[in-house]
Amino acid sequence: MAVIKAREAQNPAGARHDPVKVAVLAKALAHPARLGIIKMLHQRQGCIGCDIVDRIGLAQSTISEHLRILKAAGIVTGEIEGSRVCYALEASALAPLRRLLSEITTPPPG
Amino acid sequence: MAVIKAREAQNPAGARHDPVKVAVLAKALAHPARLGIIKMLHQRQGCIGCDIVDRIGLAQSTISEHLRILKAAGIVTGEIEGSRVCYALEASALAPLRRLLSEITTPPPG
DNA sequence: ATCGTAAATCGTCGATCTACGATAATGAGG
DNA sequence: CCTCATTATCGTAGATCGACGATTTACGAT
Repeated sequence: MAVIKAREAQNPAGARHDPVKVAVLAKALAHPARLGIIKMLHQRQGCIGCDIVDRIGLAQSTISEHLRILKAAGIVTGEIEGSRVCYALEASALAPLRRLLSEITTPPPG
Repeated sequence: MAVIKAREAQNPAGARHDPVKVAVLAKALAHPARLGIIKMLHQRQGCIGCDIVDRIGLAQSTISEHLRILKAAGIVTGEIEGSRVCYALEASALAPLRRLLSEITTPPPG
């Protein structure tokens, strides 16, 4: 909580977005398979197991790697449930990217 | 089948979002230098010359390559003006990506 | 015609990405 | 215990990326 406030304090008016953070988010979205995973997690909100492997149609190790990338970007969370993992979408993590898009689609600062 | 038809009615293109197209857009944003270019084009709306090279601080050939990627994604346009090129932001090209973000940040359908 | 500037393209290098199969690691169930 | 199912990790191969310098192309100015 205090961390968030501190970060916002760092970003009062002129500090803008962290380009690296936004780039990481964008890169996480920059693959059709990962977009498919994200959509799947959005539709079937809550938990998903290895159904992703069946649905996407890539090798299990490949899906695992894509999930790792999504988790590293904070877009997806994985909660262990016995011998399986429940993945969920963390849409709020995309806020910086969404903020950038809003900014560049509104008229310049004037 | 009826479900699919209803879905297509919402989105004449067939697939709701073309994952490949969205991935291309995201990939174009997935680099700090390109984000810097985009922001620069947003601020100084209208035309920009080789100032980008000076501002971003990378080699001219590198900037040219980044601009090529942005143009290929449709995010930036380049209009020849004598011996220089006037680059401009084409923010509307980002619509598919913005649509995806809106979709996955609203509650799932149903 | 020559020079200088702006931009694109080429060739190359190392780094990263993507995908796969094989191999662990972990837990459920017999 | 052993076996199966589910994930993660390792190793590898090919593709793509990112950066640079050098070169080429195009235009304006001298």
